[in-house]
Amino acid sequence: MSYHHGNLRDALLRRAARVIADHGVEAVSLRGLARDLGVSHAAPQRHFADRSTLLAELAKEGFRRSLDAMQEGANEAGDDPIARYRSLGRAYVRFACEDPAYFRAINHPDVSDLADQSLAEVKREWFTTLRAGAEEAQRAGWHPDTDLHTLVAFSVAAAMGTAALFTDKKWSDVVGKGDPEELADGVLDLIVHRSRTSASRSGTNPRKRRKERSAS
Amino acid sequence: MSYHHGNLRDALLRRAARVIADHGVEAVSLRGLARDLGVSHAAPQRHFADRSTLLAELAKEGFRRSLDAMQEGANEAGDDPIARYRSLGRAYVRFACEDPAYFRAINHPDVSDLADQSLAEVKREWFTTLRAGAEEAQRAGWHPDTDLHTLVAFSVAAAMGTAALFTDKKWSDVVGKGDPEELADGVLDLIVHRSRTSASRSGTNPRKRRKERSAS
DNA sequence: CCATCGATGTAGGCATTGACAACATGGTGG
DNA sequence: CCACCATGTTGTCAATGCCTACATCGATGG
Repeated sequence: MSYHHGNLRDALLRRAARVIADHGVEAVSLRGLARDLGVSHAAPQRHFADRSTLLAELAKEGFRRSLDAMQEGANEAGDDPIARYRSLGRAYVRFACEDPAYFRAINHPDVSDLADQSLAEVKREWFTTLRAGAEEAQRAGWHPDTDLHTLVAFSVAAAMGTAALFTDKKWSDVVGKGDPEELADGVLDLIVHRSRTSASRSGTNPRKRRKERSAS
Repeated sequence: MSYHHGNLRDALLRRAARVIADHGVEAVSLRGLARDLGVSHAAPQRHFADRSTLLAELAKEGFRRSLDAMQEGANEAGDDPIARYRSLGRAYVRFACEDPAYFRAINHPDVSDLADQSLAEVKREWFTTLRAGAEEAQRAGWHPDTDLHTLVAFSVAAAMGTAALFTDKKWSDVVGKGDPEELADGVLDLIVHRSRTSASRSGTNPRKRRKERSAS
């Protein structure tokens, strides 16, 4: 072993991802990673100012990976904007399940984009892509009567919630013992589906009902 | 000040809830709570074996409170099962927003129902209530062609995701600057709505589409 | 060729925290 | 009245985050 590790930064990130996937974000400690990699306890600080910075880097990677997966997913789905959007969401859930570490890093409270310029940037790009997909899906008939803002919030909430369902042992009894793929497909069908494109008839559409409520 | 505090256990729980609401779960430390309450650093251990046990107790309270809120919400909505289910979900989101501490405790990775019998119990009761609401809504025409299992998973994912959206600063840019109440109502309308009760026509319903996908 | 300097790793230290053990206090019931 | 026991205190230890001073190595330029 040479005095210098050679690629400690990447080694730390990959090791941290492994620890998070196996034992959760809470199990990540700079000293622990250093031990695992056979370097001194303070070596990680040459690469990451503190623990949050390391996690933030993983979150950045997570946004980039999921963004790629989402775009690829949309493109695999062809031309129909609604099918594309559904496939984009499905790709996000798949990303979260295949690499729980990155999903957990993104959603961990210790990781704040307020403290990291580049994290905020990639997050914005991620968000922009999602919004564009939602907008096109809406133009193709997905909830044409709902605010885009509301549709985006719903999409983020549903996708994040679904991913959390599958990546958190806490919810394993909700997921049950069936095939997770099939369940995820079913849930995605409930999130993104063709709704009332033609003949959006009768008095029970969302706008009308919202007005009734706000009057009460 | 007497030697004995008198009601340290409750005081710890309430103080912890306050800290979580203000600074997040990570900011809770047994020693910190002890300092805040003017007792010695080890006093909390007479009431909670460790940090996770205290958080688990808050999670239990959270399940009970949200369960009450959900049942009350359903009852306020009258007799229509779909309106009841929507109101139940709305009450959950409202609970999470009004008392972020309990919602965060429930969802924190340190808190596991595997280690706490009574937590598992109240969680099961919570889950049973949700399932019953979903089942009745389905019988009243909410996604009649979808597995109940899938509907429940979707409900949990969407409700949890929506609540996370509103309780996490991380997502404040998704929520935006508008009225949160209105946005929450809009999102809830997208989750629980009257769908295809009569004339569920044409070849793009979820079941058909799922079969097409699994064939590919 | 080698002196210098910057990047990277090391050693040590300090404060905080969780967890444990031994002891103190005081209310309560036999 | 006293013994018990729930509750609180004090002291301790290991792990961790983070800081500072120092060591090593490689690249760069004179």
